[in-house]
Amino acid sequence: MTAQALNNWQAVQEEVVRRIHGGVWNQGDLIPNEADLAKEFGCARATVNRALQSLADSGLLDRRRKAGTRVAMFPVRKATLEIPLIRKEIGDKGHTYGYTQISRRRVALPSPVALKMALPRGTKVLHLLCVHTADSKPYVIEERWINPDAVPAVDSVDFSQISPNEWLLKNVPYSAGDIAFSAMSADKPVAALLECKTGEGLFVIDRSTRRDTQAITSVRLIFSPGYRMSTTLSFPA
Amino acid sequence: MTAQALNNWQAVQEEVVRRIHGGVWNQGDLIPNEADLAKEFGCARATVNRALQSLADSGLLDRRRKAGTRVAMFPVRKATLEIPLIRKEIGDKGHTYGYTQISRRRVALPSPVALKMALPRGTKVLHLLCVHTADSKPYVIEERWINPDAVPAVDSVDFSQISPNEWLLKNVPYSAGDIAFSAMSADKPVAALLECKTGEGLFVIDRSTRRDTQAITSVRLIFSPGYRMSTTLSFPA
DNA sequence: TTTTTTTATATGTCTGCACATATTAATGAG
DNA sequence: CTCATTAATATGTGCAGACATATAAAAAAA
Repeated sequence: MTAQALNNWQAVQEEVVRRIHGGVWNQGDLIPNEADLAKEFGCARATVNRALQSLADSGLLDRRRKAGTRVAMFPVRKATLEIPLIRKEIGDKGHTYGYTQISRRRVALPSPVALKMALPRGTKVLHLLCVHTADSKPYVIEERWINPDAVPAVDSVDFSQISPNEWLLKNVPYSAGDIAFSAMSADKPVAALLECKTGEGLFVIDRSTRRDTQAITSVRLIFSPGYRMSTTLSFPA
Repeated sequence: MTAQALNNWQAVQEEVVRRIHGGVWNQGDLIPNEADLAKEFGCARATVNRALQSLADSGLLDRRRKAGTRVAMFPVRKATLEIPLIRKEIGDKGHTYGYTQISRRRVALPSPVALKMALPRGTKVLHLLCVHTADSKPYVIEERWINPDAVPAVDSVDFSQISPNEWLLKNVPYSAGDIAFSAMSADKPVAALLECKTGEGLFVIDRSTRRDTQAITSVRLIFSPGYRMSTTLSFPA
């Protein structure tokens, strides 16, 4: 039987992956150009383009104009993490969400945070410390710094009613930033807030966001022991 | 002056983002359909489609056939992490890479790992314990389980010369899987391997990979204190 | 009323063509 | 032989038009 035309981009993608799996094209190999593949598969070049572009996005192929498309030497695995609203994350797990503001102060920005926010050390910022709970048990500590120059409205917000996490997402929703994942050991004050033993290993997320180049906020989330953040490493079929 | 035609998809994307930023379209709002936007922007519908599809991918828009396109209620932030080869990660940081195999045994799969690999508890697998070093200092512990049914060749590989991390990536390169990030507290044996204090908070990555539905391998990476995994949270312009 | 069927509509994607752009390879000047 | 210039080429992206597909809403049947 003759080959059936691969006339949709997912089928083309699958065939390309099959050839790589099967060793027809090996790591580092140059594969035929789009026009030739289109002719072979019996579809338009745009269809091949879509398939290959998507494979390049997922790290399986390297493409460069004129140089052509080759199978990546080290296929970089990419994991996409969805960073949810804390209240939503807890609700989705079937727990009852709760929230407490621990403290709210105006402070001079300490050096390490100043660095992350790219603001002069000592800039006056709003500092908030809060705890989010799931079924009344501490879930995560939110330690937040907000640049009031970027968000003047914060001064009139009552963060004992709504968490900075949620208020900022609603009111300063579209921003870019950095995020880092790490671990720390629970010291006394943290252990007290999370109601765990000192010395427990805790999962930490540090995030800084900005609008254009203006720093908006920086936050450290310290999760209760046992927290896991998981996702899938999916490769195109 | 009249509006200049937005005749490339990035410009269209920027304009859409601008309108959301600017409050022209609010969270939850239905935006005009592709045909109308194309007419307004002076470009083809395909161009609008490309722009909107990409914004939907990044979580800013929700799209459904017939229902149309609306601004996401809670813009889900997505962070894409690139999971590099350990040797490459250490090299890229300017350190000298080193590697030691601590132990290699055939064992019956313990329950928690069996669960992650979706194999019967007690299945005979290859268990490896190794340490990767940067400038001779422990960088990460690799504790690995390999299903020999999926990768028969492992029996003849000398993992004192090449790490399972690297050998598997080269020899079983394209697979899907799960990945999870968490934290643990260094117990005695771990602290000894990483040359750190017991009780230190350590960053942990658990990963299981499979080909189709067949479990290939599961690994736990336990990083030295201070390790951070970072990336950017980027929103389209 | 409630359930099923039909219809209208917005997105999804393919085709064939054209031109833009990056970058390698060939060519020519010094 | 070396460096600058030019040509060739693979990918990147645009356009108009067509049909596919999911699905919300309207119409018809129970």
